[in-house]
Amino acid sequence: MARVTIIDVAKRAGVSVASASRALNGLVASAETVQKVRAAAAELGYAADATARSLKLGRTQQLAYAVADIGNPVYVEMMGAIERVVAASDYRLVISSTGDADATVELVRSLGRGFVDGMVLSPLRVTDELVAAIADSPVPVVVLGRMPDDAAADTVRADSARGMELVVDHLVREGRRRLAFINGPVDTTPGRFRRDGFRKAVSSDPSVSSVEVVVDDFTIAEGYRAAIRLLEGSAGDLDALVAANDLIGIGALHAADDLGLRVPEDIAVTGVDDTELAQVSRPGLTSVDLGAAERGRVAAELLLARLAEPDRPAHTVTVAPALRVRGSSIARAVPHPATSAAPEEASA
Amino acid sequence: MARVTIIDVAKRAGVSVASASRALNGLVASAETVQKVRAAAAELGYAADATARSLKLGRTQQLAYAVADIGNPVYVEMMGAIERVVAASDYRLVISSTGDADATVELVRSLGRGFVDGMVLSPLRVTDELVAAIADSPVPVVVLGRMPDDAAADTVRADSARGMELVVDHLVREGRRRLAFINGPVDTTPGRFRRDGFRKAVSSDPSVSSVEVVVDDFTIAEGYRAAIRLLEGSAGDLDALVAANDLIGIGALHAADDLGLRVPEDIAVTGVDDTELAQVSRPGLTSVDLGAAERGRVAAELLLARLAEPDRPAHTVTVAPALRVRGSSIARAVPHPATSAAPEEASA
DNA sequence: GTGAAAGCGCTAACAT
DNA sequence: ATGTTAGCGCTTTCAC
Repeated sequence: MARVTIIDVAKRAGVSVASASRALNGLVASAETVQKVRAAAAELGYAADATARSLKLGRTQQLAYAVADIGNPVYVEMMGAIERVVAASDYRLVISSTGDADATVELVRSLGRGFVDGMVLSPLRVTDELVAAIADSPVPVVVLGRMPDDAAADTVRADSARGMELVVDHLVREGRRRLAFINGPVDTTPGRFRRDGFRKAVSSDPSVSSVEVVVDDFTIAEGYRAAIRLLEGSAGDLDALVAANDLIGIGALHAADDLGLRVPEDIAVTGVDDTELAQVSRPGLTSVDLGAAERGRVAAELLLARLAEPDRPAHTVTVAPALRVRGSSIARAVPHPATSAAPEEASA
Repeated sequence: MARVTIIDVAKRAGVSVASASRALNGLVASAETVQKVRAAAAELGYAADATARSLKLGRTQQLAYAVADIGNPVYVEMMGAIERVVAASDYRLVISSTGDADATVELVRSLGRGFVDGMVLSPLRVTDELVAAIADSPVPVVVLGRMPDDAAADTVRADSARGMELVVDHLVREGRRRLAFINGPVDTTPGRFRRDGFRKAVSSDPSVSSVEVVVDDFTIAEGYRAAIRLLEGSAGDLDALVAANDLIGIGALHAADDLGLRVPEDIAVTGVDDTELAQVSRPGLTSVDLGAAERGRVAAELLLARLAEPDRPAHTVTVAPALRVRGSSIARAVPHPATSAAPEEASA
């Protein structure tokens, strides 16, 4: 059967298309008209065409979430949070993977095609071109990450510095004094800010000594290798491994295990991101929650707020980190998540 | 600045809008016209409006992926695979979370609004209403899961029966004879089919004895509790715990650990889904890969194929499972993933 | 090869 | 309260 349009409904109800439209959209119309139109629409199984509606109204009721690597647990968490906000607001969510920096700029430029009413963007790197493209965008873009101070864009960011401070302070409080920081590439946003945060944190306490190593990737395998080197080379010299993310932290945990070192008795290990992996490992991996879900939620809310009020001033929201202490960094036992009543994620 | 339309481009180039459109879309046009129009478009920063184009063309260049629980690792994997196919095909991907069964039916019905050209659907439950809604849909729907045999819909499914057979056969080959199956709710698709598969597999070997327990959820916490009960109640009676998914399997691993049982020496443990958790746990959790990514990829390909050829016969593709053997089920050591060169996922 | 004009389905003036 | 009509921006006959 051919698609049923509002013309069909109007005919069936014996009214004009204008009346049909008004009745359907709850505008001025007599009770009788509303009744007839509703009945006709129901009988015909009418549903207003989204495209035609968009063209007429000048908005798509769609929002985009653009991210380099969908599948990365941190971004997945953000996406889930964004999706919840978007779904509750009668918008649809379009997912775009951005690839490299050039592709990201290209994507932001393509916003001129008007396929969405706004975008939440998690850029890999913030280049001048990207900042310019965002400023030129005909639809609002909310950025998850760092933007130049003079960029008048809504921005949500994590507080990596405070996060690293939480980790270091915790370790120091637990009596650790000789820390090794295992970082990923420092030309990435997380690599740079976590390093700066770590340095600042350790420098504030003269009793703490530290070393830094940089690995090629934020992965378990890289974390494992780096930890092996560190622990073999300086057995007994270190009492804590501070990983720049949970994957590196898990690798470090495995390395200690393989070298016959007990965690946390012989060496403490910590991560960043507080992913499911940190909760599930044994011992549980102490980790800083940088608030990925919360950042996603806030970004989506900022986008909706701007859509509702285009001229409001730009907001920059910083989400506070929270330390999740688990067995990998403290001597005394901590209840294991699996034994508590806390619900964990289901799988199908 | 106001949005620039094709009319502006045409004026600037000194041609009609028809010529501008043809030039831009690579249809018949003189080299000179193409040249002038391209220049004008570039100068003005013109990008064709997606909505207007959709309305005229009758297609949105958008595809939807609908799933109950985004954030579930298995679905995330599928989504990633789908996204890759979709992005490579000049379509956009819209993500819809379906919620419960009624909401799923509602979503499929809303396809009549024409906001996407097709959908990949991972239904929680396949009700008669849902089957009917899919059949009535004006745009193609590819189903990830089971459909009635007479439903002429493109379908992609996992082979749970074969998967459970792989697990059981492996355990038997390793000398295990007393198996406990820890399953999630049996009114779910995975619960039902994994149970049936387990039963079939164990029944084929009279030397194997088995018990089944059903927990409320496919979670670590539930798996932990069930394993504690099983192992405490019948210490020494069991030599393998077969979990219906990795989360339950991880819970079982932790339970054995907390009871002072060695894995795999005292008890073997296996999972299903082959998630990252299985790769990362210690010992590594032997798991059946039901091919989530591959199923997603195939589903997206089927959708594109149907879009290209609407009248082709319906396809049903079954993706073969693969057993990933790790330390949790075999006595001899298996190289740990972290020590190999296999790249693991990065986090930001 | 090019231009004029119709029309995709809808909503919102505008007139009645 | 209702009907007529313009028009959102684009592509595509159709006539030249």
